Amino acid sequence: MIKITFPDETVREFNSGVTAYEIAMSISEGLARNAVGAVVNGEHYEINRPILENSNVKIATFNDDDGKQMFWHSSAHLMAEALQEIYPGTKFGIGPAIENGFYYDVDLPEDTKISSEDLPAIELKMKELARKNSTYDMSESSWDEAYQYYTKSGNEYKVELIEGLKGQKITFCKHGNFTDLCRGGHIPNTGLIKAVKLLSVAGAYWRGNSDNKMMTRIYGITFPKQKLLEEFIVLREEAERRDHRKLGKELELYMITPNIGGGLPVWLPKGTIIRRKLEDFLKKELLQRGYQEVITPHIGNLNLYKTSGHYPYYSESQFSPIKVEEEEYMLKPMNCPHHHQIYALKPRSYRDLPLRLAEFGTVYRYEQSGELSGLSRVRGFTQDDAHIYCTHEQLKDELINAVELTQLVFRTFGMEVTTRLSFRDDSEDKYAGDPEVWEIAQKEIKEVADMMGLDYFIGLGEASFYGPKIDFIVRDAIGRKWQLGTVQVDYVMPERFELEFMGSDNQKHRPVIIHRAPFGSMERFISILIEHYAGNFPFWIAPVQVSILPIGQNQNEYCENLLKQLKDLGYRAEIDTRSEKVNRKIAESEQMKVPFSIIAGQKEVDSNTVSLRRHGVGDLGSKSIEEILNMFAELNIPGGE
RNA sequence: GCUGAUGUAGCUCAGCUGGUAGAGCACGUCCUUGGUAAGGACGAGGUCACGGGUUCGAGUCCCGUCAUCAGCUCCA
Repeated sequence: MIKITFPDETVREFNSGVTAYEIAMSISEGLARNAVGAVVNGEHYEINRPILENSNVKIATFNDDDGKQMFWHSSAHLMAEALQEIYPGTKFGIGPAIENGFYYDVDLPEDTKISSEDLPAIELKMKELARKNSTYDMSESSWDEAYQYYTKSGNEYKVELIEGLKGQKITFCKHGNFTDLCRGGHIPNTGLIKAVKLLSVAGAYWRGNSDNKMMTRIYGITFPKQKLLEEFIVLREEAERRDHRKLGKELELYMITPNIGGGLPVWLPKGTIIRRKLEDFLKKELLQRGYQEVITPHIGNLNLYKTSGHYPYYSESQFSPIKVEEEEYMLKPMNCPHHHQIYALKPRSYRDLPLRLAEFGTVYRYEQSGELSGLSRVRGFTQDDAHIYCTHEQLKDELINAVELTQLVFRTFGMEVTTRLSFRDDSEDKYAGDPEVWEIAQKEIKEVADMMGLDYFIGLGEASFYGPKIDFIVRDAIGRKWQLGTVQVDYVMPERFELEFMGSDNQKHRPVIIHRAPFGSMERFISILIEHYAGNFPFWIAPVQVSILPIGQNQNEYCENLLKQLKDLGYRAEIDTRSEKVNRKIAESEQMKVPFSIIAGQKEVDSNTVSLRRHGVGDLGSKSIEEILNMFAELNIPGGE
């Protein structure tokens, strides 16, 4: 007998060799029917795989993540089988489940190309194979056998994978006429896959290394019910409607034109209002938190970046230096060295610290052409940058303050973020500075994160070359992850720039630098903001044009009255010019009711307004003056008076 | 940078296997109008991304460049 522990901690005894299916049956027939697999001690098990030892067991259905992973991983196998039938001679790489679906990396026979037009045919074949109800059967072989098998069949990819498993038993999975090297974790049979949608086809380097051959990656998703697929498609379409590139164009927030340059966004009047609003919001916070604003040039002497070490590290992704007589200048790819020069301006005392220098600094990085994307990834962007120069004793407090500020930003906009502690990995040439100091810096970051109760994960290899950081990551409408806010600890630059302060002991010391940017990049942040609100911004960020229909006989009086009162409240409000025409006309013919528009929602300080009327965002229907005034009175304006 | 796809009026797009461009919305003028993306008439708008090539003839086929999109790689 073995002891099986369930997720709710209950323990029951079963005969050794019991399968997850039998366990599920013993709980309920429905569970057994819905079970697609099991999680046994954290490992994905087929439902009919014998369990031999005391184990923690969770029955997996499509409703939980493990079940989905098994379902989609099995679907990847099914797609491979279909590909093998349609394109004989295809070599298979790896085919894992991902967050939404699965992919398979394949090396197609020579002269064969797959484009999105070919996907429906593959889908059909998959459905046809699925209907055969083939079981997924696992089998074992020795390492040598497996190695021989793939060497003979000429699949260098599987050979490479097997080489990485040297000395271990190799498992295969077979269904229908398809056998694949596989660790396991499949659904019982192909018949469970009822709905299939292949999403896209793209290139992907073998093992994610750009030196390797590029394989063809086919993405897909499957469901046990057609209805689930339909829901998925609707969700995707809704997400696409929020895409900031689409909304940014429709709302005339920004433009990008090759006449100026790819990845160089131009802020249009309406987008500029939003951006200024965000800047004002943050500036106000910065002043309260003891930051001082500075302004530095957009270019700097190349030597500056040689000193910082950025130049050799990132020479690939920088605009070429500008040569003027004997000097070379670079468009600044970051603000740090400029701020360090401000620190180095004069002798600093411990009494001056922490020194917090802030700047909305525009930087230029020559990102790879294939990387550019709307406002998310650009070649010129503005960081809400600041560098805090402090003593080692002050470090933790300053880190906490910086993290809190970042949290305030995301809280204000109601954005969901994940927090990553970005640490270094083992590779030595990627990082500058003393590994022991790194160790200390990472420890300090972790302590701060724990002290603040942050819900974080650790990303090894995600650090900057000069130090570890805390990154705040959000998702865009289509689910892609982007780093926004960042707080970084840096012991390297103070050394390189020989920054010092005089301590109370009358000795010179090195300060520690915190690099931090709560928004990260104004461009990227706004891209997320647009999608977050689906263009329907709160009034304090972007005023909307509202159409208001006065009811009653004295519409002119109504308009005048409303305008006056809104102005008294501090809002800009005016009759829309087009409606004014209608209004005038109707006045001439002595009509009683007219539709007209006011533009409102903007405090008097700004000279422009954003019209979002076309999206119906500001369409408030018929309102009495009291209702409208109440609405504006209730506007919550973070950072406002 | 790599793989694949796309690039036609301000926007969204149509244009079959080559015979020199269309629609809806938007825009302008006029008319109509007591209702939430108002209706009608007329009008203006395009060296079909750019540059080569094949052809009697290219938006349509081929090559190159640029840009955009999906993904990979990268991201101070």
